[in-house]
Amino acid sequence: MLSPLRHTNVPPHAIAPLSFTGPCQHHERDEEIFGEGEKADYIYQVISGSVRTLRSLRDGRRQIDEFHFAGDYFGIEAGDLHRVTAEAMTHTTVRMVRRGTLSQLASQREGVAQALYQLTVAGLRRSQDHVVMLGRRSARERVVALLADLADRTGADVELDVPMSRQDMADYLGLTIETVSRTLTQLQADGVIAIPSSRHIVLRDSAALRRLQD
Amino acid sequence: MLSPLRHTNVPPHAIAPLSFTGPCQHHERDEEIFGEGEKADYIYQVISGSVRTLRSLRDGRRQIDEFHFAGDYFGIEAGDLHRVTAEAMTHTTVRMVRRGTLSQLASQREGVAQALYQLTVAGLRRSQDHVVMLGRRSARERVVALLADLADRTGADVELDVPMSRQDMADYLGLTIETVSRTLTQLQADGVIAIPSSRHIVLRDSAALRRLQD
DNA sequence: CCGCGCTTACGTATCGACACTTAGGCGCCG
DNA sequence: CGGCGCCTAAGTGTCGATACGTAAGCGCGG
Repeated sequence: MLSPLRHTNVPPHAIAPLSFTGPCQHHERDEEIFGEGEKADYIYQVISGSVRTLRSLRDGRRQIDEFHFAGDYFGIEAGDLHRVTAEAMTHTTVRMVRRGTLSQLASQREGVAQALYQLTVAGLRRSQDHVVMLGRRSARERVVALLADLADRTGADVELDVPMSRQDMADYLGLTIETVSRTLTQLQADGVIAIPSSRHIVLRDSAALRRLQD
Repeated sequence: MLSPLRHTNVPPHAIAPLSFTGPCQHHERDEEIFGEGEKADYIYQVISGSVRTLRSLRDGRRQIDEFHFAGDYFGIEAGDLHRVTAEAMTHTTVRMVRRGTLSQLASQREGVAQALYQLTVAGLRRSQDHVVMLGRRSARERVVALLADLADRTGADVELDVPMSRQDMADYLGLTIETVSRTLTQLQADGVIAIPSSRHIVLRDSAALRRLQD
């Protein structure tokens, strides 16, 4: 019924109406791009690097909402405040488009409003998948789902470049860093994956991986 | 930073453009209104009763996506298939609007497209809150958040009419029925709530409830 | 009075917390 | 230029807490 993280992404080229130029910004690793509660004056597109959007509770618990890679848009809000914090996970370049410019365009060209809607809906779908994963899947299933999603989104076949830290994985999956680490080790012991280095994972038994996702 | 389930709902009267007539349907308790994967030909509004939308895994695990009460819209999809199953939780009356009719209207009246967008965004916000709850909150915090949300949405002050079964609560909160039951009992023992009957809960210490949510 | 939904009791499993070890990246200094 | 050592990230070992699973008992509503 459900394939956990395997939503069809809106590929960047499918939303051409948003592909106009805007000023670029560079961000270092762990630098904040915008914060929860700040005015949402721009929407962003990842040009290179990778971004996490997250929410934190007062006591420091963090929940990563989404990972954003090259081509992905983020920071799109309906209200005028950002509901998440965005941080660069690596050295990252983003393009910014002022919201005012965008809503002007939206009223002129039909396609722009359409594209914004599609992006919002894609986010909703991902969020709904995320809910199922966090609510009803085991630690092992979650880790496998993340690996599959990464492979899917980065277009990698079996050689995965993991762009985020173990902590980021944990905060996305609703687990602790130790559980993520142990689970990966166990998947390796079971011959399902290989971990030549911590940021490089090889999917060895994709049939087993698929089985672990249902 | 985050108040878990306390999103401002789009109140039904704020989306007047969708308030036109359509055929009504009645559904018995636990009756399916539409199923995951079916054609999404209509969108729905709850007239009376209450509805759950959910997704199930092959092995029977269920995750409830949202609860829908009088006035709420559900079944709005961007693609042409429903991504969730909708079931009546009690005897329920829903009004149906054909999507074709709707998109016609949307192209004529600006407000209709706008209203649909707002409904989608409200769903996204709720889903994002749900993610934080499932990823980073304890069983007790989740149960409290649900009670607070119910009070909020039904306009109840302290006397809560719980419209769903313990199983539904569990499937929404990513817990088991036993844990929900145990947690409620404990909250009662702590003097935070009273449970005169299983479908009727009294919020006795709203300050404590608020504290348990952060 | 019967039946279903809920509660409760008890044992178990999974995941988390804490502490420590290991590995890898990088700069410093010999 | 190479080796040493530090610093941070990741892995591991142990224990405990939280939530789960099974099963039995209760009670409300019909």
